[in-house]
Amino acid sequence: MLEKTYEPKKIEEEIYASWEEKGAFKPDMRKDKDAFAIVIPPPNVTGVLHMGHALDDTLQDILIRYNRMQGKNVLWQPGTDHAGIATQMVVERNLASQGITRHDLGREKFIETVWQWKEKSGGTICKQLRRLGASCDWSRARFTMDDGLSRAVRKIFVKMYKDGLIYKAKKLVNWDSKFMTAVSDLEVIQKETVGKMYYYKYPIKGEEGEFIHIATTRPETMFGDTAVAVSKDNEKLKHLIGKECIIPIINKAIPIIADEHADPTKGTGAVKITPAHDFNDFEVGKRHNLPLINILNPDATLNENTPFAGMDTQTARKKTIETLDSLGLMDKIEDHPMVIPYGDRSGVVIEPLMTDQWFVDAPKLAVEAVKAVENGDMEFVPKSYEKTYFEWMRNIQPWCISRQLWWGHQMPIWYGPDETIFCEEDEETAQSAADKHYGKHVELRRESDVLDTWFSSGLWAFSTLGWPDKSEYLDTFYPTSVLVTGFDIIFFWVARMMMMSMYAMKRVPFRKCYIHGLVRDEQGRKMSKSKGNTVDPMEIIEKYGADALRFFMAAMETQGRDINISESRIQGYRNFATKLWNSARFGEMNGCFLSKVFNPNSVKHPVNKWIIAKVRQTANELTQNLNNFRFSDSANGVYQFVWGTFCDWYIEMIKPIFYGSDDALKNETKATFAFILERILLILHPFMPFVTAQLWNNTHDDNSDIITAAWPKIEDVNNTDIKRIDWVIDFVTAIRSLKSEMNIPAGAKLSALLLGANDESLTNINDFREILCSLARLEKIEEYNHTPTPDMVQTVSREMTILIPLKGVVDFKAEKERLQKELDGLIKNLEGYAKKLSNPAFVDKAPAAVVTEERRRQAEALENKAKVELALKRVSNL
RNA sequence: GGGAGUUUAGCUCAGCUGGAAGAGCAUCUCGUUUACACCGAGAGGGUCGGGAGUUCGAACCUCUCAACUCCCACCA
Repeated sequence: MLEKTYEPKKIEEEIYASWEEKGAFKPDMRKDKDAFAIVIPPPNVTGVLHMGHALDDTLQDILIRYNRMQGKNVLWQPGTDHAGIATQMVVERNLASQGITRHDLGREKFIETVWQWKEKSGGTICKQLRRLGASCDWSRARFTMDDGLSRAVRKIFVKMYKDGLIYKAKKLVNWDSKFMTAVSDLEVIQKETVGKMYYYKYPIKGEEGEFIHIATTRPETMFGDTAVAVSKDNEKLKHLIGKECIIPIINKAIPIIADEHADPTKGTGAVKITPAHDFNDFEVGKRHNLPLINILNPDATLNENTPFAGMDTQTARKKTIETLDSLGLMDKIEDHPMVIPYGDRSGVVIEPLMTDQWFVDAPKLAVEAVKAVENGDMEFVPKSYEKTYFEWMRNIQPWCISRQLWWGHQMPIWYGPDETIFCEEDEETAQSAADKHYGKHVELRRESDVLDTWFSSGLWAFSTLGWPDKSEYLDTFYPTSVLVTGFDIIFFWVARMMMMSMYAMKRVPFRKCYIHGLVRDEQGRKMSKSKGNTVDPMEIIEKYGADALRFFMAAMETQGRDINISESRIQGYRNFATKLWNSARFGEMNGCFLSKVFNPNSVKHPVNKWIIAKVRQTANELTQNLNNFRFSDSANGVYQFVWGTFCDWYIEMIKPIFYGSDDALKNETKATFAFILERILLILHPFMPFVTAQLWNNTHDDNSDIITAAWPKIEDVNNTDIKRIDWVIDFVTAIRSLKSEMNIPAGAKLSALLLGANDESLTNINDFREILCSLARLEKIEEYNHTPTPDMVQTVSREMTILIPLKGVVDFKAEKERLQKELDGLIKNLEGYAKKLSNPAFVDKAPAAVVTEERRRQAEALENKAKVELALKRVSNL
């Protein structure tokens, strides 16, 4: 017996465990089936589940479960990411609380500590994904630093190096002074701030009292200046070109050069050029062969090339200004809105710094990655994201992949005594290559840098399937079917996967890429720990069940939009699960068991025919919607059917059958009910796996599992069956509405007279009139005039007029107002129809069906108008 | 500066190819022996951001104005 209320907590974990135990999430690897695969966007190994994961992984699980039920050979490949900087940061923070730095431990010991941390906290997010119901094949879980995946990384790296696609270069890079590592452009976020613009002057060499005026936001970098640039078109300043000016404080002469970078309309028209600390200046420096002077230490303090060595930039800035002021060289200081780069993880100001780094030739790799989207091998859903992708890919810069961190894939690079580079997959190979090169045994030094964490995630689609080894999984599931992820990592991940996969596999990593938005708080603000507005998915699951959270995510997911979390709505979907649960209880209490001999095409009763047609219609639409990634339409369609059609109408309509005495009909209805409920469980399962599984088990004693039960095929829908009962619903609604508006007690047993009813309609209504709208008696009449009493109310449903005698029950003043309102509405509609239909252009040009429909509506409204007018006249005479 | 998006009921949002404006929540009225109060029945509430255009017909297409959001680049 089912409990009265569905308690998700009691069953979810148990059901999940039983699935995992029997290996229900593993692909069956049958060759005769279509393959369907998704690789999970690997969460940080030490992370915890947030709402973004809940959305992302719910959508994936819906697709996975749906396709599994479609009878495909399905793999959802799970795993986690080592998340270089993020994880190192967490571990360093833990160490700091004990007063230890990573340098105290040394590299080896530190890495060991990170692995320990990973072992300790690494399982959390996978456990949480299980609570969500994610049907990943956990037996295949991978980690980006696994042996196999590490081998993939080294193999690709070496191949790319040897193909000239990875190179070392001394370049200006984004330098994070907290982690003391280079970071890629993507890891830098620009923040609007109101800073200061400092105006001061450099004396012109050899010309007493002559100055060139400079504007800068970073005066402390003046010690790295190697020129001042002026536009050759700058009438006021061009006479200075070719002269030299003196950097004050250090009294160093630098040239004044002509360069188009100096815009006469900006600042003072003269720009100080600091090639080693500014990306634009770097380019200017290259054009003019200017020396590069690095003035910063790796921790962003000034170095010995400045008079303020050891100071941080802020202090040095203050000191510089004070000194310039004391020399009488300051002009002014103004507030200046500007954009300052910060590290996305560290939160410190990013400094452009000259360092030796390793780069991937992204512009070259992008070519094939762009082509694959252009020719449709990979499609974005929604399609508009391909524009974003193209835009970025076509303007892509070399990708800085070296990180001066310890946690990550150490680069497979070895240096010989004379710094000759040996790039091989392992030390042994590198050693023998080196020995051969030098003609003797030499000591090699391994590159200490590790790779950007996205390098290994870029290989995820094939490395997890076994590459570089031969693998049945790789053959079967690559390219994967679809990637589901947020728009925020299109560049970080999707783009890199495309480039890496096109390079390594010559094929796309996935056929489609479904992009969803962010999960925001109730007011639409971004969730963040600092704002304190985060909602923990695990708490929601505890409170309302995983099914409710999942259904919420699906129902809210419309393409291209963010989702605002709404607890009341999640609660509503919990209620939905309970509603379904109780409908099953109703079936159970009335002995509705699945019948093996039941044939939905041979049921006789109109209501049973109707619900069968309706469930087919619902399933058909759902299949379409899921095929098109229309998640909200999918979820809402099922919701509407289960609650609005099955519970609100079908169950109410079959009650009189169950309470009646026609056993044949009873049996047919019981079997139909069981059939419909089973259909509901099937089509709802991808969204609400737990409650549907529980109810499935409750109604099946054959050891079958809903997870592999067959998804309903597309079937023809009998529209006549649908219309017949929809008609009854309209009738019932009209009566109910009338009674409610007239303040007639719901229990009042009324009788009604029907004008214009055909026999079939009458029969259909008679079956339900009592239970659905408390009509005790129905009488068919042919002529309006036959009605003997004038004190009755009237309503219209389709072609019928319904008259209900209400002597002494009804306030006829109210009735008159009601009728007048109805009449006004009809007149307004009629004006619209007349206007349209009298327009020859409409009649000529609109499709025939539209015109016919419009005529039908007009005729109907005209009839109704006559009826209402009559009623009104009658009431007025009272 | 370049690109994308949003503006529809009190709130949060659907509305796929142009063919009588929808949902959930909230509000109001009525209802509890008989699956479910995590319930049922009914109701109110919208010149679909403003303006112009295309069309027989526009929430939907075009132009324009306004407000907001995001991404990329850059600002001495």
